[in-house]
Amino acid sequence: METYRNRADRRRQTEERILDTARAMFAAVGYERTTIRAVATGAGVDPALVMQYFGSKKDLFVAASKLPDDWPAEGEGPLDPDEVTERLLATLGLKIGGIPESSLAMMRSMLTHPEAAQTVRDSLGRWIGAVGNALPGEDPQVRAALLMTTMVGVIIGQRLLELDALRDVPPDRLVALLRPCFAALADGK
Amino acid sequence: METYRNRADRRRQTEERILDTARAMFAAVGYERTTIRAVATGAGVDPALVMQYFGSKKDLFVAASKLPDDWPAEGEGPLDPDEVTERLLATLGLKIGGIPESSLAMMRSMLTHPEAAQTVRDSLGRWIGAVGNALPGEDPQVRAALLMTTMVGVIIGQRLLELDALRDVPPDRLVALLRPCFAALADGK
DNA sequence: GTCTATAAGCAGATAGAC
DNA sequence: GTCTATCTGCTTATAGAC
Repeated sequence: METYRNRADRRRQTEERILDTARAMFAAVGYERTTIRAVATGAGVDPALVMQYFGSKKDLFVAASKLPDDWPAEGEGPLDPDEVTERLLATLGLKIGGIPESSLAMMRSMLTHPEAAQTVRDSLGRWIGAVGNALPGEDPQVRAALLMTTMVGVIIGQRLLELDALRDVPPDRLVALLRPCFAALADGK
Repeated sequence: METYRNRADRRRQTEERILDTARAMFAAVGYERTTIRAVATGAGVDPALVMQYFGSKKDLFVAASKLPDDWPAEGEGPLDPDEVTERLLATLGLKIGGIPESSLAMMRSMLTHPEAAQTVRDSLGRWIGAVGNALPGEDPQVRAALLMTTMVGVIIGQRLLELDALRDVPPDRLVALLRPCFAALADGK
């Protein structure tokens, strides 16, 4: 029984090490350029073991890539635009410094891997619905969509393209600069 | 000579047809998932002909993908922030309806194809430099970068992810909604 | 349970027939 | 000049030895 527990633990540790490596590689080079072989080598295991544990490359991607939870839909009524702004900025501020690698993995492949694209589309759709539902004024859905695409653009620029101009800019500073911009979209002029 | 001209014309037409097909496929599914074979089939020619004309898949991508020209740097002095805003919005307004497929091809692959990433980084870097140079106030480069990532985000949302909320929204409307947002970033509060 | 060996398929690229 | 045939390499995935 002692033995069994140790083996189970070992297996869980190995599985976690494989997942970590996969996340890092999917985040770094995307779905297509990540190979089972490279993940296995990186994790120090046999390629067949990866298949044994996760079944297929697609399933490994599903296990390794994940988007953050949806907008917390507590109340349904229209919120204060300022509150919407602050919530989105807080989300972005947290994310931009420490986005989980699983999210970067998903975003890295969202333009070229159809299933990642669909996952991102669905998730953004829910965010847009919830945020738009909380906005006053005209075309709330469109303005919510623009808020979300702005966030996506910033994350892409800083974390995926790693633009020089956004390197070494503290998240707080970015949030401060974006605040009036978000406010303008949120209160619908 | 008549014959020669006809052959040269034919060849140019064939080359253009291959390029059109390649652009469409690169824009639709990205670099990795586009195959020489599929391009050839789509253009109604032999795969070997594509290699004959363009040398390699990389070279075909280079020939088919292109970003728009840089920001027109006429004067160097700080411009009116409103003017910067209007120029960027005009660029986006034109683009969003009719972005050249060659640009979409480049953007589709910018997160997963290293050379596309570098091309986009370089181009955005030049835009950021020029726009930042034209902005007054604090951290002009950072604000310029945020303006550019916002544009990138919107294009991705509407043309590459094809978000429902942005479908069928006229470019004019998007530009109008983004104007105060851009203005806030451009005049630095 | 883990790994060796290999299957099966598809890619880009090339050599040479016509 | 154009296409057939093939080479070489790489991938995911599997079957079976240990």
